[in-house]
Amino acid sequence: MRADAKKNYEHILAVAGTVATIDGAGASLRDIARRAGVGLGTLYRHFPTREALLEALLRASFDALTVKAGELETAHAIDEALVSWLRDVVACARNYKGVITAMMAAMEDTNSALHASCVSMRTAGSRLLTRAQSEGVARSDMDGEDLFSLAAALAWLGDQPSSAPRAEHLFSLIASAILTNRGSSDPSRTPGPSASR
Amino acid sequence: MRADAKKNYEHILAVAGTVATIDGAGASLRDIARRAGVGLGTLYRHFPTREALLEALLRASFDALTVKAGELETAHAIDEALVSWLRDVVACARNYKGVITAMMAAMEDTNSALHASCVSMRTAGSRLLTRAQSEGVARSDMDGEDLFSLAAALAWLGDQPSSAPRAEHLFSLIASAILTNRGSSDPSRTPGPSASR
DNA sequence: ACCTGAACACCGTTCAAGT
DNA sequence: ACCTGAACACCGTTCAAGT
Repeated sequence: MRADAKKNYEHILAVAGTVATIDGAGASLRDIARRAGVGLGTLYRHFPTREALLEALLRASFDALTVKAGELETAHAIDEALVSWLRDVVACARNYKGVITAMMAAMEDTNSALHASCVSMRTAGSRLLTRAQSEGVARSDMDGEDLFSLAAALAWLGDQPSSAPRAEHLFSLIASAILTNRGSSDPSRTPGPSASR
Repeated sequence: MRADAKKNYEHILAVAGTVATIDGAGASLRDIARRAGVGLGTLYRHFPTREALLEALLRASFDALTVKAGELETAHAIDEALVSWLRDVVACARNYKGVITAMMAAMEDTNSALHASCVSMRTAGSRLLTRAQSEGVARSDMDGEDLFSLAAALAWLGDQPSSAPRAEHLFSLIASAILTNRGSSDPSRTPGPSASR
């Protein structure tokens, strides 16, 4: 890439981040080009689709989440690891309002620039879930797709004015649906159905 | 209202229902007017905002849900009543793709034509939840706003291609987060923490 | 009273023309 | 190689002019 082109690329990306932080993932591309001081064609040359632009904006966060999932796989308390990762996914998706909808659409669209990132995130989460299930701390009747869907739902709720203030509480509600250890603080974390007797 | 105006009103509403069923709640108003064979101004005269049009399309369903909540309040099995009502709310919101987002926005916007309908639906649900809580079958750390938010999240998941096929399962996951009776089939439905011993 | 459609200010996307 | 911006086909919304 030529030096001037690279400079344009970086500058458009920076401006796009600023604008999308305010206007969300559906921000006007014309507006971004205008504020970046480039022609519309230049923006399209570097980012042929809106998804490509979003992917560039979020790549670093996506990678961090995938890496973190890998690290957490060997965590001592796998239930806490799972919840912590879920929280980070939700927080990441909330960087740009409405981006979670694009991510969900990308899951089914192999041509989307967001497809690979989203699928690998989901896969990383699946492994965490599987480990939690094998230790009996996560409910067994769900899979990685369900986990990602629940994270997406929470991110969406965080985008809605009427539920955003309660986002934390809604997170804990859904987290408790995923985790098996219903009792408050149970020192003996043993798998299997609850009843002892 | 003059007879010809009323005829226009009804016809626009019918066409809008058809178009919104296909294109969702964000369907082009121009397209609706075109297909209805009226001028754009006529559509705006009868429905000054998109929300007004959606409200007219959904009013009957909204009313039915509020009425049903009232009936269910005296139901024998209040837990089943709550879940049944929740299912109907989700199904209603799924009539038009994306309408749940408009409904969530309307909750905070007293000027929205959807505001009253949505608030009264939420209030009706709150009463069902409160009864379920007083019988110890619903978790006590949530309120009507949480309930509506969870219903909205489920409706949204139903709109997303990647989660729509699993909508039923996701519903049961979240329903089980709301209900207290975790054990499979427990004939003695008594409140309080699970462990017997 | 009610209806029409042009007008305005926006979009996303493409592509011939420039450097 | 890369950039520009006009052109095209769409929006939502308003409002003067018609019946």
